Amino acid sequence: MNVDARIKKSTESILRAGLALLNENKDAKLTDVASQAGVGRATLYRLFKNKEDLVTAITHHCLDEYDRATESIEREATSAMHAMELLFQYAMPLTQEYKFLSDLEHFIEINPELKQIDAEHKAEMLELIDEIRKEVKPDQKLSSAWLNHYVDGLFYAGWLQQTEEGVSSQQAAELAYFCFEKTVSAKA
Amino acid sequence: MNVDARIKKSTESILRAGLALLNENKDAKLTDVASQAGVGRATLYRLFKNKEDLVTAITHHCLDEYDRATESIEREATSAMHAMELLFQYAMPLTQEYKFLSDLEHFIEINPELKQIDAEHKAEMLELIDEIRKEVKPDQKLSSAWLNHYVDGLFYAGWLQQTEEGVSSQQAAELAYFCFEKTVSAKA
DNA sequence: AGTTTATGAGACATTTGTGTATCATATAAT
DNA sequence: ATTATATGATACACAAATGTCTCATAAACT
Repeated sequence: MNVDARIKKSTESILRAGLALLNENKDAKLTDVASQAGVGRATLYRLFKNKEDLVTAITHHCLDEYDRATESIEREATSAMHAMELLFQYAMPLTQEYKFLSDLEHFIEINPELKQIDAEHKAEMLELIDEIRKEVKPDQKLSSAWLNHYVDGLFYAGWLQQTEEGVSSQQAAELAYFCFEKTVSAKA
Repeated sequence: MNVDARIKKSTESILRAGLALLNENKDAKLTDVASQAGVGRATLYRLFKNKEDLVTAITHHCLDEYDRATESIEREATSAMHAMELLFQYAMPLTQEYKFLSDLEHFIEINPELKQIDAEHKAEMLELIDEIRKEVKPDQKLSSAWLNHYVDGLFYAGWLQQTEEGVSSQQAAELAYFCFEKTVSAKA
């Protein structure tokens, strides 16, 4: 595909600005998105049919980033626990994307294509968690469903730690994994 | 104060509907809130000056509920860890309120009155966490700030567990505390 | 260098939500 | 039962955001 450099640049600016603004305030106006992106409002409407279209594109962008960030895990990981450690490490930098996606869960459910990608991510996560349960035999109270949500909670905590304490995503990931490991560990 | 029964009923319906709708979708329209509350749009405008006024009222409502739910903890708790256990137990049912407040952090910062109440809650939480750190001597990696966010993450996980797995708030609270206890516990 | 094409600016119509006012009706207060 | 008042429905003015269109200009492609 040979796409004009201007289009590429504008599109990326708009997606970035949209991600940032819509994260702060879900009813941000497209006027604001355009000006924050440094492009004219007309350009935004040329590249995206309407607001819903823009939101869909941003969502796609976020899901893609997640894929890119985590694709190497399966290759690199030496155990299920190690895979989880890498997951925290690789996905923790994507705080903006994470927040955007979790706020739009309802929107994602509606769009069949997005829903499927999301479902795949969830399935992979559950698979990983099941492997971990076999590997380290955590307390039986800790069901797969709960551990799934617990991991989400740790990402949420990591996001807060980054935004409110100014901590690096690397450090946040280490803290999150430390807690996970301690919780799931069979001893005591 | 002797308030007409109709006003009381309408007000409560509107607050409930507003909490539910604005949680789903922050740019829900007052038309939707009114119809969901089963009142005319005009009534909503009689009881609340405008949208901001409504949001402020809902926020107040949420903060009040939190206070009511947690006021007895200081009296009942036999230790700092016990206080945390009770906190999960008493606050976990307030998932809607919790979500509403955390989504509106930015809004709360703007309003001096709300900001102060919120600041008190945060101070109490940090105090509790400091007591816990003295009491159980967790790993030094676990700073007060991190534990603070970690608790938020556990509430978030508990909220997911309730909404997505249909688990009771009681059970969610137990899971959250179980993880907290395990993480913070000094033993290996 | 010449051609193509994306762009910004602005005008414009349309839509949508906000907030106010009125009035007959229903419901609570006494 | 009588009075007072909160209500729903409706109409309306107003503001703000959406989405479309045009045109001169600037930038990318060849």
